[in-house]
Amino acid sequence: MTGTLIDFEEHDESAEKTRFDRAVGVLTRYWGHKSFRQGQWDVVNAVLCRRDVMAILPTGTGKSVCYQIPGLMDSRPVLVVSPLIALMRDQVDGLRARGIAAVALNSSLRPSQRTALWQKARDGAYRFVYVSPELLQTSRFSDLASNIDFAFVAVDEAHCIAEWGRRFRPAYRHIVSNIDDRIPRVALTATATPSVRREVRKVLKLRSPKLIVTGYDRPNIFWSVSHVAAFTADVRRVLSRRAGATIIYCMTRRSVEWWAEWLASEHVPASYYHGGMGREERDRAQIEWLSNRSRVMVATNAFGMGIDKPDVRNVIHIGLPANLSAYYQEAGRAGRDGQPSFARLLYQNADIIVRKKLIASGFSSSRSSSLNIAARQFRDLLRYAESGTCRRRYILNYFGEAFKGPCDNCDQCRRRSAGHAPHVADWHASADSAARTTSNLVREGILKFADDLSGVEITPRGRRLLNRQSPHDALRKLTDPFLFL
DNA sequence: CGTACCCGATGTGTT
Repeated sequence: MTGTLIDFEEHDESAEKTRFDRAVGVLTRYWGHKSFRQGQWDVVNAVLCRRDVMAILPTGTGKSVCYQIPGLMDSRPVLVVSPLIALMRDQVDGLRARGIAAVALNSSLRPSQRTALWQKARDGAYRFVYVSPELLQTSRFSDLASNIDFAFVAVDEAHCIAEWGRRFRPAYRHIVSNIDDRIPRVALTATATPSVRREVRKVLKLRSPKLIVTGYDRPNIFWSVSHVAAFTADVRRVLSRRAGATIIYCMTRRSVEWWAEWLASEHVPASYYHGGMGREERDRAQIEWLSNRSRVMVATNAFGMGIDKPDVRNVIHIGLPANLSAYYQEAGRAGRDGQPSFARLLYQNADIIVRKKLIASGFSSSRSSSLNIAARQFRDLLRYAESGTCRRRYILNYFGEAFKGPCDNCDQCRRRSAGHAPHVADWHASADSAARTTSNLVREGILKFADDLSGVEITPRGRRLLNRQSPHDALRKLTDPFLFL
């Protein structure tokens, strides 16, 4: 018996009713839910009709069940491509807890169990097989694939194709090269701009895919931006005025550690997390914060994927992320529970210089089209930061959603309703003056450009001039022309 | 700048 439950006509109403009833039955049996949430049935239905699918559903709305339910309704195993071992582990644990056979084939397997688990997978013992994109390119996987008739392939966190596929994890661009053309492909993600959708569709060679997009808006998040803030004072104020769990995103490992120390000196219980730390240390920090033993998590972008702490009240960015998608994903970790939450972006002129320098240097040896894209994407983030109108409107329009605003839940809308002028910065002017000032300071030996850091570093002489400042506050004082002159 | 996978080589401490 192969896939007998899914050979229905897509547009036959009574067939759809049958599909729906069976799918709800599976949902109830394994998950205990009586009905689907928004968007879920559309995805499940399209997968059952053996369509290629692109599903863009906000985190926390149950993306996984969208492929797990159709998988359970098919006798063949499902192949799931996932970016992180930790995510595979979460999914496999969740399935096993429901009595569903699942396995993650990756480098965390002990040599002793490795052979046995691969053999079992080859024998079709699992309904869900989780792998990394890198594994798809091994001969070991080819051997598995030639023995197994997969029901379909699910690509989880599919935005990674666009985000990581270019340089960081090229295997993301070759996912389908080792997978039979006849197998349907299902791409799932929480955040994808229209251009990311196009790229995912192209790379996965989706064939007239069914696109399912539910709303992007997170009405409970208050969006705010501060340009040329006094960083420590601003962070102190947010933490004292807005109680609850907080994430502070920094642009470098070094500044993560600086801010963690600063928080300790302020007697704020804080953990920190970045990719330079060992596994155990990272796990410990994560558990501390998840269990509310520490209030603040200071982290690089290493922290976040797969974290679904519902009661995060504040997400503060210190410095500018590379693009608005990254910013929205990170800031969107606030308020999963729907309670009022706060997303704040703090930046200064020097951050613009630093980011531009990184973009220019990072792509110097690569194709100029990549450089253009990275320039363009950063420009869009800056436009968000310096927009004089509703923040929510800018974000939603960026992700292709029509929204006119005002939302009355962002800093610009509040200024407007209070009768104040919008806060607008002219980044062309500020970036130019910061660039001039920066090069003067480099000449004077107060700053130097460093390749190993975020682009600009304060020299010992500069440090003596600015004792006990955060790297950001110091850099601002040094590079903001008005304060410096 | 910062994001991770994989796999084999080398080292440490146990029976």
